[in-house]
Amino acid sequence: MAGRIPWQSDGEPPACPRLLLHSGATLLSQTVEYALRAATYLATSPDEPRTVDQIAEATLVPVAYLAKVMQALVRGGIVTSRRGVGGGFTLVRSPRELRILEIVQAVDPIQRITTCPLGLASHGTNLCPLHRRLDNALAAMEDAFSTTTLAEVLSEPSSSVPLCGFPGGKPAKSR
Amino acid sequence: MAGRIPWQSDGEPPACPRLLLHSGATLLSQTVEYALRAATYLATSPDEPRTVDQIAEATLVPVAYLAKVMQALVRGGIVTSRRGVGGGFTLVRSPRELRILEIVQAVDPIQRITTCPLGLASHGTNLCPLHRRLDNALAAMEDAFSTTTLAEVLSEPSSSVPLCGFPGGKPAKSR
DNA sequence: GGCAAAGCGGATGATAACGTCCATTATTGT
DNA sequence: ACAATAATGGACGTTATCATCCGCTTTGCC
Repeated sequence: MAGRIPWQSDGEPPACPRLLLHSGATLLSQTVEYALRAATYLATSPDEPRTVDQIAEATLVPVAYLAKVMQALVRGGIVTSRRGVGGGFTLVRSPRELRILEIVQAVDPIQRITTCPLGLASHGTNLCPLHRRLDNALAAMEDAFSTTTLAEVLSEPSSSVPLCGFPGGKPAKSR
Repeated sequence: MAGRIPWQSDGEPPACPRLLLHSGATLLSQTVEYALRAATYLATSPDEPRTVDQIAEATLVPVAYLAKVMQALVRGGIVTSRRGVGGGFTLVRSPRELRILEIVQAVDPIQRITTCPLGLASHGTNLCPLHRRLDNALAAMEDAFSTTTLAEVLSEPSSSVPLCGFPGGKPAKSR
């Protein structure tokens, strides 16, 4: 009964095997997308572990690659893994305490610009105005991610966002 | 006398031929970095055109690749180009009217998430909570870039940021 | 017209990101 | 002990990004 994620109805699996998030820009890496989907899915069943196959099926992420991403999450201390029958991945902390920034940092860390990227030692701790602006933008991104927990993502607190349900009422019919 | 950019002293050229902005994360693409440096440099001499070689030398960007980036800026309507002797690139609009977001969009557009990346038609115009958060972060980034003009980058209005000068006094000695 | 300066465009190569495959190891159940 | 399950790690293949090179065209100057 667990395993209901916001972007998925528990009816039939939708028919989009492969997908492409950003056609032109690279702002959010594919890997981050995958990690966030996986974590969101795991948050729906914090108690029992989920296998890579289960996660992949639910999140529409290529299985083999997801395995790599999950290992990154393990190394990052986001999830624990258990092998063998009944094994799988489980979130280490409760979704309420897990900020999505932590997931991002585990798989593809946002590197703030602390030093001049041109390598000029003379700049010391001071950034050029340009790179200060860029770093500000990174900070805004960090902030947007650090102020949101997985639990908040799961059940949208503000009721104005209809949780990706079906406004009309009908789930996506496959014909 | 134009050609002074915030991160460079007009003394000797610093000895960092190649550089690497982000070792782990891909948030800002290299191409965007290059484009912003070039635009910042061009803003120091809005009147007369600058050649690729001049820009490359000043911004420490690989010449051959910079040529490609400049072409993207031309196509994006950010700069104009003139061939032949005395030719080069010039900003189309004044630095005061040029938001750095426009430069970003010209070379590597930030694509907002307007539709469910999983391709579920059922979601319609509503985003899942997760992707709504991600899009919010993108919006924050966009906003950070759209509220800054090139002119503001060039001469930092707030005097607290010392414009990448040398605090101690000495430029980077090469030994 | 001829020559040099400079951008333009296509072809090619290097490196990292993305993705797959398979053997190995750990765990559970019989 | 044996077999089935599931994560782990390494090798490999594919694709996009970053980067270089070279021939072509346009422009200005003599």
